[in-house]
Amino acid sequence: MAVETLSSHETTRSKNMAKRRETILREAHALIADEGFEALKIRDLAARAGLTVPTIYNLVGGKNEILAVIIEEMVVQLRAIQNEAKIDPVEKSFAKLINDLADHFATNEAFFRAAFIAGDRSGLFEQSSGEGIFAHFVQQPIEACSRAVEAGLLRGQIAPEVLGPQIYGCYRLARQDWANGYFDLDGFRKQALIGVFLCLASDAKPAFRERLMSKVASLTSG
Amino acid sequence: MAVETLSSHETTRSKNMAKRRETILREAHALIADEGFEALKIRDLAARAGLTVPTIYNLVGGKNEILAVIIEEMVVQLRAIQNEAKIDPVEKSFAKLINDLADHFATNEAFFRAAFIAGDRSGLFEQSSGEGIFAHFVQQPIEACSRAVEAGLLRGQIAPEVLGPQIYGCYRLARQDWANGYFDLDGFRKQALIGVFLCLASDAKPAFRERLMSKVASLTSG
DNA sequence: TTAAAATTTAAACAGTGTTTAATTCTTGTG
DNA sequence: CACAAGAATTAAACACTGTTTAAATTTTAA
Repeated sequence: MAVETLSSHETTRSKNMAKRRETILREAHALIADEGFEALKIRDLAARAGLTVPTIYNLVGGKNEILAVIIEEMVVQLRAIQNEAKIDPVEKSFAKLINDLADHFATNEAFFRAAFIAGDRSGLFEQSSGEGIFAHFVQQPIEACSRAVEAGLLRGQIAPEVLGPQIYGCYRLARQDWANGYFDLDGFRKQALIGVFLCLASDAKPAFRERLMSKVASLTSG
Repeated sequence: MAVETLSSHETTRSKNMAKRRETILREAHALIADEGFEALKIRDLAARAGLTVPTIYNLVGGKNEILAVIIEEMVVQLRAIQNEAKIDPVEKSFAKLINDLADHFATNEAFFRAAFIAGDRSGLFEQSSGEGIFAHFVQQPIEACSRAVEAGLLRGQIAPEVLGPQIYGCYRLARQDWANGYFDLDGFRKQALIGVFLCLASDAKPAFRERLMSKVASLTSG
């Protein structure tokens, strides 16, 4: 359960603890990036951080707690990226989100790959930040579809509550396939974009549909 | 590496070994169905089968080999189901495949859930039967899309090599979400069908598109 | 019947995550 | 400034994995 009050008095002790905690998490981060999340072994982590095993248990917690902290950090970042994409016009919103995500992953591809695999397997995504990030992240495509209907781009024949999750599924799957090494980050970008554009096309009005088709065409040729 | 020649002479010894091997695999199957694939522990399995640990190593192999055998069996079944769906007319082909899969999973839902999770996590799907089942299973939707173009249902504006994997992705994701417990088998059926129909709709000619829309509508209402 | 070959077994090995009890250090007080 | 109380750290062990080794048992074939 880690330590309760980390610095209520700012003593040298609490400052040292905070610093050590940071070291632990930083090294865990690096270890995962270097060798994958299955290589995160408490003894190795302790050695790398220049500490002993029980100290890690005291300052952060067991393996699951360590992963939970790291994944929670990542979820916060993802959320920020998603919020930025929200402001754009509907049509560009999805593309911006996917490109921003890809750029973000590129800053430390090995780590993000490992972290997503860890999150998926441990169920930590569903536990982080309340009701799970899926339930949260799917809201944006739903809203974007609603706006697209109002903007006259989509027919509205398919309810946004149906089309939105479908779109979200497209980049969720692309993200998984990238994390599992089936393709690289550029493959992720392409796969996610194609999926989203096809979903939109299924309910698009003719003019919008043509725009989507040409986007798909340029993605599949290049 | 298991045993090499299992019954070249049909001796009582080789028959006993074959019977014991069957017992091991049957109990492994049951154990996974009962408690999930993470509960597959060699000692437990040995106790359940009335044997000792090294016997399992001799007759089947380590944990990975046991899983590999079980998953390979499953892949063979999945392939048979897919082959049956191939014969139907294009439009019904996808629906038949998804319904047949759902029916098959229903015969032992707990086991198939666990087996899919095991297959996904261990990478065993990619190793089984040559180049991996994904590369194989994706061929059918590609061919189905080609036929749909020829039949005048799809415009062909999107290459079957693009649309097919997208369709396959829809039920792959639905299958994963079902295996991870996000919804039940009926949810799988619905989610997979909606995904496939929307993908088709993105390239469908007007008349076909309307048929797809009404199918989606009936799926989302009921 | 019996010796050779193969299978099965009990026991140990190696590597995990985690916890316990003793040691060391920091803190606030007399 | 010394020192007792409290907290953090440590070394060592525990419990549980998958896996392997060497001895005992069983089966086979001469």
